[in-house]
Amino acid sequence: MADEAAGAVPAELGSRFSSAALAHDVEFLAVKAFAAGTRRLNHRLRPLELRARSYAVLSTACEPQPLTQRELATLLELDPSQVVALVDELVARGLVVRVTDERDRRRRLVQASPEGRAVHARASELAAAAEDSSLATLSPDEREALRALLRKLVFGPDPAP
Amino acid sequence: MADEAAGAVPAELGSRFSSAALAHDVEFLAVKAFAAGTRRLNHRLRPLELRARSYAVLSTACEPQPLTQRELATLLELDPSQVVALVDELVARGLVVRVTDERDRRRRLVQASPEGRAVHARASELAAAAEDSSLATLSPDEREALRALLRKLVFGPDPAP
DNA sequence: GGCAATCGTTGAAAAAATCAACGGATTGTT
DNA sequence: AACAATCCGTTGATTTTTTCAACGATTGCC
Repeated sequence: MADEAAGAVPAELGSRFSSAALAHDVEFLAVKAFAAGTRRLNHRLRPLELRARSYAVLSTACEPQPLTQRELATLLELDPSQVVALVDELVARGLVVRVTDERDRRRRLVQASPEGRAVHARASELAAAAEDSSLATLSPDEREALRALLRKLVFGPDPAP
Repeated sequence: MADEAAGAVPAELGSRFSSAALAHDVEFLAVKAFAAGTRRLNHRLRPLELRARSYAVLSTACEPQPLTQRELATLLELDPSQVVALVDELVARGLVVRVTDERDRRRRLVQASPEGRAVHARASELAAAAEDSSLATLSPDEREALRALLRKLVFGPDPAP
């Protein structure tokens, strides 16, 4: 397991580059850090034949209030047509079903099947392990701080603290 | 300019989804937030015919100590062959030159030309504006906290505080 | 000198992102 | 009640990205 190293950048390059302008660019830092993280996650989910994306879909499908495909698209920052393909695959594997929303018959809710829930249970453990190894250099407090900042970025300020 | 909205998730969906398990997954949050951010950056750089990637390459090329293509690959989390294409394009546009490192003639350093520096100067202003709008929901302190956390994630703990 | 490893490069194959268009369903207007 | 306008999921075509395997050139090692 050599590629599980925590520090993303080889120390020598890091010390030479960390003062560069780019190394202070939030966008660059985040993309780099989490591109590696996604790769790690994909790797860990491989035994279950899931990828980060399909895991995300399956995860929302397990929530008590499932999402429509359109909502999945905006949430995953994806084109609606990509969601179709993603859901198609999970349907074919019997992990998920499409349910037409009776309140608006244009919408399709994506719901997990019992098998889907079983697979998700195992997958979420692997995902947690992947996150743990991705954030290895951060203390528990720092991880929570990061999570809070990202949540604020994505969902906006918390209405009820 | 409608797509410049700060809050990434439509409020209604956010309040319904923000308590879901996925909404606490750092990997998911980060990828979502910065996928949108990269799109925004690409959009802003369009007038200069640059993208987030080529901007990153150009930026390192402007540093006093330029990087080899291999280093660029690990830094940008890219396959070496992708770096070739990226650098090829910048070379064709006269923004960058390949210089063989005389200390190891296998290596090619990617250095900015005067034109490259001029373009980069303008590009970095656009990038700063893009970052500013991407992080609009965060206070200055929070932005610095986020930057520090990401730097720790990418470069490891600061040797000299 | 010879051998293994590294760097940049090429080219091909697989996966993903982007965009335009369509039918079914809904909402709002008149 | 009919109409237009809009939204949803879907299909298909097109372009980018990603991923991998291979190759010459160069280096370090023994």
